[in-house]
Amino acid sequence: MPATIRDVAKASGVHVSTVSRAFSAPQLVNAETRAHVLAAAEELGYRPNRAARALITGRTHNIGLIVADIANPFFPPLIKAAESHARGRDYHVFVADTNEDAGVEEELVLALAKQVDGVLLCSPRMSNTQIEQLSREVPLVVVNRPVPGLPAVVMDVAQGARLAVEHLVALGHREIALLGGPRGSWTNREIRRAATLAARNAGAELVVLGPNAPTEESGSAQAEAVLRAGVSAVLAYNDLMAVGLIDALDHRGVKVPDQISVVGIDDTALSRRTRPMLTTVATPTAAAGRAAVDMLLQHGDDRRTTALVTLQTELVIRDSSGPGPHRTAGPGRRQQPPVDGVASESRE
Amino acid sequence: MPATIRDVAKASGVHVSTVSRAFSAPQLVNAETRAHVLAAAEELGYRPNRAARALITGRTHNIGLIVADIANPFFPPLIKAAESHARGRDYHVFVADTNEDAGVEEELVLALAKQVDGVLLCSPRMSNTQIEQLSREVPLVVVNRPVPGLPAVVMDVAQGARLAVEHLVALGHREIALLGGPRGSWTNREIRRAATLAARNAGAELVVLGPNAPTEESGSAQAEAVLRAGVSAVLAYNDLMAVGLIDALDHRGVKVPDQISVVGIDDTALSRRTRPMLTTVATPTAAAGRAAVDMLLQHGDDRRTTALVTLQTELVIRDSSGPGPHRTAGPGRRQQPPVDGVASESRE
DNA sequence: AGTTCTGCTGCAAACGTTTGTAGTCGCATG
DNA sequence: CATGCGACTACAAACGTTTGCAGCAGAACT
Repeated sequence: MPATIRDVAKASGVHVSTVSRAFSAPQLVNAETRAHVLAAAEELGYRPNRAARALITGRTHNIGLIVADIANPFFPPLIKAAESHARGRDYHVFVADTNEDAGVEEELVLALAKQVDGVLLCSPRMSNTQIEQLSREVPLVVVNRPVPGLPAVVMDVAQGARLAVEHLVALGHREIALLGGPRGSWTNREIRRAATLAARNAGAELVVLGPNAPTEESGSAQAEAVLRAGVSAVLAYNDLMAVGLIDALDHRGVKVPDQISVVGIDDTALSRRTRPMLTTVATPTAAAGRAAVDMLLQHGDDRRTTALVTLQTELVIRDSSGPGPHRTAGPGRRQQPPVDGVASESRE
Repeated sequence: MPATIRDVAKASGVHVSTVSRAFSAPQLVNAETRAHVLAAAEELGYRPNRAARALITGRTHNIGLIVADIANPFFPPLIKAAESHARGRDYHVFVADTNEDAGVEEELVLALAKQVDGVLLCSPRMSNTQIEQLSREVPLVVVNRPVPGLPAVVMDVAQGARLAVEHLVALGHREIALLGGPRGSWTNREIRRAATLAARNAGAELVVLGPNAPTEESGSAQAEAVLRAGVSAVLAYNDLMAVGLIDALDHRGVKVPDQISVVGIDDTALSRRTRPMLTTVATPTAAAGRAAVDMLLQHGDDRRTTALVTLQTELVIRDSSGPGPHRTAGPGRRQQPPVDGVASESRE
């Protein structure tokens, strides 16, 4: 029923190959002929069949995008940016959701492999070995984790964690808890490493609580542990957990930030909606989505490149972090941290 | 490079057609032969090329999902449910985002048309006529709006609006504002109609403010108008606007719900995170996603069916709605409704 | 014994494109 | 006048499947 290239050829009195070239190689066909063809195509409402084209060219003009959980507010901006960016380059995007399950992750990559020109693997929970294996099936770009030999885009979350810890120390906190994220998360390891280091350098103590699922619930569930740990400040793996923690503290009558300061990571839409508004590390999720698409389209088939894009993060100071018990002197609560560079502009 | 059906045929010593049937019509091939074939396929890591299959069968096993704004918390649960449901039926989902723009909507449907077996059009802003036209290009299921002659799944948001208004009236509110949603939204018209009717029946006055973009910002922007209107309660087009409004009221020192009650619609994840927690109308978004997929897969090619699935909504009473100036007697603010059935709760 | 049936498998055409190769034509070149 | 070239177009093979049809055993009827 739908018009094919043959219908167009018939209608414009030329051969199908000419029609094809009229679309994909305009310089090879007489301008006049081309005009005829295009008119006929328009007339018939012809749209090339991408499946047929894919069959012969080997490129589907589709890309896969695999995330851990669409409902996690971290991902929608990334998905949105990637989709829109890809569409601008005439690519369509398959979105799939793994429910934070490494097994589903693998299955999805395999299922999508023959259907797409490449896959954007966001925050994978698989092992590097598994990922490398999969990259033999289909070009992969990994987001939020560097994998040796594969193109990846990561956020400098270590920098963010450092800034967060320094911010808390500057406010007078000496005992800080880190609400760890999920096992298998590179980001989690980075945060932990950087936060530990930053704390040590600043003469503060860092207690690690976790690993935990990156959800609001598990943030709430850790409230007891936080209180038991006797800390005056908490850095959470992400905003979701920070929000859950604040809620649970609130229920127990613990005031944030008066009694405990809480800092999140990601600067999701959520962070502006909590009371108090959340101090958090902003990660450039939309930029990451676009960068990942670019890398995929650019590298095309030469997998096993070692390209790594690192995006900067910054600390956004709001109301959930305040003076700690060891406050000596210095800036007021909402004031900018002393720091160099990135930290000093908290955009809002 | 990747194994084709021909490789499998060669490896297992049968004809390609037998291999094909071993996968798609098991009853037509000898069990033993089939086992051989499957073993060989497994060995070679063979996965059928969906593009080639689509070419001949005419079914791509893909479906398109078009939403107004992925970042709007209303949509992720719907997308997630649809994707997972579709995958269970061996379908993959293209997700695209229109940025609330009717023009982009049309373009997207057309772009996806040849690539999918059908499109789920969520909360379209186009005219019915346009939608009907597009349905000639590709099977369509409309979500959140009934379109004559097309399969659709809608939420009984009128019911929800009625319950919300009745709830407010029962609490003693007589002047209620409705924060209208976007122009072109069927849901918006429904809410308005039902709320107006419910208010009239209950002897209350309803002021309509709008239309507005369905965003937090425009909710905040209407705070002044709400105060000027002198109402004691507000029903918002969605949670996002309700949240924005609450924020803005808070900034002005207006207490919710003590001075003004606010009720949202959608029961997004947001609503449990606001202070006070939002009273809202729960819409079954995940169920809608699944239902839409089912309808699409079921109707297959017979477009122009008139099937309409209506999903029930219910009122979730939390803390943002409280007693109004005309309180006489009745249930306490946080009291549970008399349960059994969604509708009965605010009958009094 | 011949016939029909059943269960399985092979053959080959099709699906809608792209693309290498070969042809045609007119025209300038030598 | 032959030759070659440039600009264009037609031909046909290929991509990896599915599927109607035919073929061929052997079993089960008549």
